[in-house]
Amino acid sequence: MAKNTLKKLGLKLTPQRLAILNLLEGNTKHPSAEDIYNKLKPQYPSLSLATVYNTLEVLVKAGEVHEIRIKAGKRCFDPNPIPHGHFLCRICESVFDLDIKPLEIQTPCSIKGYLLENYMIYFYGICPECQEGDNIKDR
Amino acid sequence: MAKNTLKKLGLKLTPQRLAILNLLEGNTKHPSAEDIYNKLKPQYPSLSLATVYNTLEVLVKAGEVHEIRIKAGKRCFDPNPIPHGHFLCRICESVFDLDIKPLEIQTPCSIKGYLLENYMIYFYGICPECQEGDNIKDR
DNA sequence: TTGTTAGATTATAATAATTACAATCTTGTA
DNA sequence: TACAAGATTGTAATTATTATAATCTAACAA
Repeated sequence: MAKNTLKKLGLKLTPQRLAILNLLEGNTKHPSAEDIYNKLKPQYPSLSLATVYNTLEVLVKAGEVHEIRIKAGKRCFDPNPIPHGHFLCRICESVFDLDIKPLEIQTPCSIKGYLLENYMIYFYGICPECQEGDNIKDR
Repeated sequence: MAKNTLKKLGLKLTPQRLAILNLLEGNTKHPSAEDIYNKLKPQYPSLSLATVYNTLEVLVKAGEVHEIRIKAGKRCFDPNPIPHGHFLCRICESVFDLDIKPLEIQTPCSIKGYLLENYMIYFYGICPECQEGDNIKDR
């Protein structure tokens, strides 16, 4: 629940933050900052893109939301706390969750000496829907 | 050899492209487009940043060079054709190669239905050097 | 309730990375 | 050597993001 998340982090409870958190909660679409801004702007006309960025920054720093760098020039955000991989379809440009378990990648031999704090696995290709009917032309 | 790479790809053999390819060959520093530009500019004063970007684009599309998206707003490039992982040190901001074998991640159960063309594994933390002497203050 | 204040929001400017463009130049080939 | 396709260049435009400073508001105490 968005309210509890903000309280837990010692942040002020503002309508903008609640709206952003509510939009993210359970969201598997991996929106960008601008996606979030555009979705919320109609309901919160005073909302600023800066606020979206600010809010995302604190949420990411607190580990409540993960930053996904699967696309070239644009970050997107994922509220799912369970470790998992991501798949970018090169046709529809959507990002999908893949439930890669951490154990499948645990402690690779060559990581000795490095203090591992986090990791990300990104997959690239074509999603099931875009494989139908040779949508590849849509590239 | 840079010359052969260009011929293989049907690209014209220009001094700029040769210089870029030679700089990349065996390079494990993961330079950005600007790094490459700055390195070559003294020797090739006419070199344009646009040419660096253009050349990198064709090399990446041809699969000769890999694009690494481990840092937030900046891409970097890796000529190593052998599949491997990357580690970003949050102190010194360097990117290191880690020889994660493909088999360690091969065909995860949940990838069924997705046409997998490529994948990337990014690790985050502190590199061996930066762990010495509590450099963590330098964050 | 009201007043206070730290912190949040806002609009806008600034920055950084990358891409687009059009003019000029060069490589590869006839 | 001449030509044409393709490459390079400088610059402008674009895109994503961060910085700034003025204004506003949530939280708390009186």
